[in-house]
Amino acid sequence: MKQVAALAGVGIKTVSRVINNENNVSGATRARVDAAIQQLNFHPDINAGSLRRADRRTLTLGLIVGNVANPFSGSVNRAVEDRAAERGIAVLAVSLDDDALREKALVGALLRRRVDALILTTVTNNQAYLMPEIAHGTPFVFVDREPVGVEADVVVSDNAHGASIATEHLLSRGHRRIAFIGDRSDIQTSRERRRGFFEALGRAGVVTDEVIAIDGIDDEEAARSTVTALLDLANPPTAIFSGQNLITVGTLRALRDRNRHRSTALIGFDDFLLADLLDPAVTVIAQDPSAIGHVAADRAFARLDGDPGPFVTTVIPTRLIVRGSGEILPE
Amino acid sequence: MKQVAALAGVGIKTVSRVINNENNVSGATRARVDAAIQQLNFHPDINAGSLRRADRRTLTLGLIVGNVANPFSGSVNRAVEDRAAERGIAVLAVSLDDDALREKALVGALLRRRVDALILTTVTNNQAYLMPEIAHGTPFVFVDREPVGVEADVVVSDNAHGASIATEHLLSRGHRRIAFIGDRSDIQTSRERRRGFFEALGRAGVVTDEVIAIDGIDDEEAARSTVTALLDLANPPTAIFSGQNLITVGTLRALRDRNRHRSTALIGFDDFLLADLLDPAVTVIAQDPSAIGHVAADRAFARLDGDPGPFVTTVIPTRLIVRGSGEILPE
DNA sequence: TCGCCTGGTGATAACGATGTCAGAGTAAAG
DNA sequence: CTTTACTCTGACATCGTTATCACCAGGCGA
Repeated sequence: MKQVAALAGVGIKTVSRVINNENNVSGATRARVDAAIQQLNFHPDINAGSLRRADRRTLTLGLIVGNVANPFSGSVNRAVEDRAAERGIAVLAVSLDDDALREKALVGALLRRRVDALILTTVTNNQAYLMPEIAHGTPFVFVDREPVGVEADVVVSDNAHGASIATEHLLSRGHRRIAFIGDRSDIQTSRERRRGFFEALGRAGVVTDEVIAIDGIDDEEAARSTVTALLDLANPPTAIFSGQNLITVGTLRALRDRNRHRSTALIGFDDFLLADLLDPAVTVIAQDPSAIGHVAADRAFARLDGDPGPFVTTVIPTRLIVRGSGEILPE
Repeated sequence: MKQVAALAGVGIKTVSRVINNENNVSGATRARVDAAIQQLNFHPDINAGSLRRADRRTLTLGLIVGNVANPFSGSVNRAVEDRAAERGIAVLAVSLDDDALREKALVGALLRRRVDALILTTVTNNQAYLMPEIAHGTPFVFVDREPVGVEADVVVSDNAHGASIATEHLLSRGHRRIAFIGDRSDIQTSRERRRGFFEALGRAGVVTDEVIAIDGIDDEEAARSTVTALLDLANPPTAIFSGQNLITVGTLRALRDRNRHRSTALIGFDDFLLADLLDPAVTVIAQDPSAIGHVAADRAFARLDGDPGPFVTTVIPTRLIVRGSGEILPE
């Protein structure tokens, strides 16, 4: 910036004024400075600026998602990016990998970079360790999973309700021997979906000893072998409710392995690409990751804009998409 | 940091030494400082540090991908993140949306944040505007698409070769009336795939007036309607080679709409989830986005570590995955 | 004893920007 | 002609950190 000032024959403060589009710079001066900026190909240093600026904004947002490579996280990431881009804010997105140690390391790394706000998915069993940061004023918005041990803004899917809808759908088709295959029970959404499943059974007065519920399945291969084993039982389930995407895919493979895909009902939690082109097309409880990202970003920016209101928990509705697999009747 | 120094009863330089694990700090002093850091919940400001540090590193990498929400970009992003995380470097990933104006804005935004290196996908027809930045020393690595007008490190898929393989595969099954459906011709990969298609035809001595080649299809719906129109011709193609993922999906839908999915051969460029569970399973030319990301990050870090060698272009091989749809014979 | 290391430490300048403030110039009002 | 007000401008301190350098104390060889 000093170079630009020298070349334009002005003080550095005037260059700063031009860059930040402040008032009280004559047209002629502005033109000279702009020319010098062009000529030197000058890019102001945002970090240096934020150091001195009164609001200390870095124009950077932190985002912790499950895994930037998975479609759900990707959609959330994109939605946040869209809202952020409108304000000239960049997004530092990192992958949690459902690893509690990593969570703390990632939060630290983002805090050291002085992100203006943090939108995060967590996997520690308690987020009280964030209390000093939240108290300090950095906006935190929890997405996908509700926090434990701290108060903050939250944006989550309607997990339990979605699971109930799916379960009721299967029950209404006459299924009683239903299997729920869920992710690790230390993951909050996983517990919620399981809860929704059992609550629906309870409301329907179904005897639960016909029901199978398996937890802790966190990859496709585990799901495949687990479901295969279920299908090989003397009295296999007539319907399967899968608690998560990878599990759904593993289940699909297991059903095909045993050629039971046209005779076993299946509903998956979370929609996926091409679910409608499979045979049978897969009935799902769809989440709205885009809405989650948009709302979370809106909350974060509202806080940055000074919203002093109490913390808000937004529940994004899920919806049942009927496609065929969930409408298969018990034999 | 001043507060920490005061609490520990040392100078700020000593705090800095402890944080950066430098020598010449006695054990007792180190312990006192660590305690003060804990007590105050202090996080050093990386940006302030990088301002003064001799190497000026921000520990941040810029990444421009097509769209963080799409699976290809997501995999590249994740691969870059993995390499970066090993070094404590965070990734600012942004979406290009195949918009040339946006490209320049994004590059500017990342440069203003003083990213240590930039890994980027481009869509402008010439990247000479980056010459001053590259000359200035910031490592640039172009991924997915080769740059025009500048020399730099490059990591791309073997687009033309992959397209040739696909085309030869169809020719060897006896297809002559083959349709190529491609993305916008201002996209380098799209042109390369088209080139590979025609080169394979040329080598085989196929009369190209039987061949249909359509460009400029950049979403699923356009692909669907385009292919539907082709299928409605008096003399429809017996095989389709789709130049890109969204086009493949649109094509799948069109084929089903006309109930031609079991009688028209299809090969798609780029693999996708569940391609193997469709009926027929979809034969593809698979790219390796993870390898692209890893290699690109490795190049960037090699440059940051001082590698003075000439620019390197790495071509990541594609491979044909035979699944069924590409092996359908002409009627 | 004297000098010379060497390990441990802090005062201070500096990185590139912005906030504060004061000053110069000019136009309008009295 | 003076006063007032307003526009335009730059000098300088400052943000949180690291680089430089000076300094002190203690050990050791001459």
